[in-house]
Amino acid sequence: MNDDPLLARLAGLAVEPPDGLLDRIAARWIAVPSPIGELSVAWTARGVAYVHQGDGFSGAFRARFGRPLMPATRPPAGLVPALRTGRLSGLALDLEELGEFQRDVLRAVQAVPRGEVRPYAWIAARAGRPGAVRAVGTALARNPVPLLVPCHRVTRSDGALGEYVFGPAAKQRLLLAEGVDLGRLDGLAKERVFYLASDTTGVVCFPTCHNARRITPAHRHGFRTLGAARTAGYRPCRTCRPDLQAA
DNA sequence: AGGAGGGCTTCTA
DNA sequence: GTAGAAGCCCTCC
Repeated sequence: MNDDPLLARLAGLAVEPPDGLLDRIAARWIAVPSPIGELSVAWTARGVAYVHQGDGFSGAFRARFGRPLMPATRPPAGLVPALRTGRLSGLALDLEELGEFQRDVLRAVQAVPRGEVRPYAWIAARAGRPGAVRAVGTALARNPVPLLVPCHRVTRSDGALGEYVFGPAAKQRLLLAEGVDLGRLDGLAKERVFYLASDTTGVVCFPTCHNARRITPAHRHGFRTLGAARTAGYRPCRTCRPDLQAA
């Protein structure tokens, strides 16, 4: 037997690496509640890296990140509120694994406020690739951190909600939970109205822009295209920037 | 290495 | 209304 304390600690190190090292190599994970049910969330020292719904979490994580996963006893500070509200408020994300295009797209998506929606084409323009509309869809399909990067707020230009990583039903539930009036949006889309203008301010907005929601009915005018609104003398809202996606 | 094909779209006929 | 192709990025072969 050897009771030298130094040797005993060295032996311990051989079996179990110190916490700091392990945390740099491995990711932690935990199951947390969300508006669409329980989610599995993984994070590294840099921030939250992966949000997953349903079965196959650890397999999907390994396939994607190729690093070990260890259970945690509590979520990172602010994670649960961020999932509930769709606002990060300081919560860090680890998006290191992603390509530049995908990071640009996710950054553009962060600009869509809670309770509002924007078209895929708007995201493409904001990401600096106005023609990459289809590729934006692909990038969002691979969004590793849904809810935290609110890709559920990106909808089709024709008014349909479009697809979603966790399925269209989850997209709908999330938007309703944020207070988006989907019935009204649908009504507008049926009339081919995708922009709302106010003749008191002379400004034209996306229908879910908080500025558009305050237009009184008597002063509200709907337009199918931004060009039509401009011809009628309206200028694009500086908050929701409908001019970003189309000429 | 390089091309084909696919994906949360969108525009056109 | 809907089918088809354009279009861009990524993955895989």
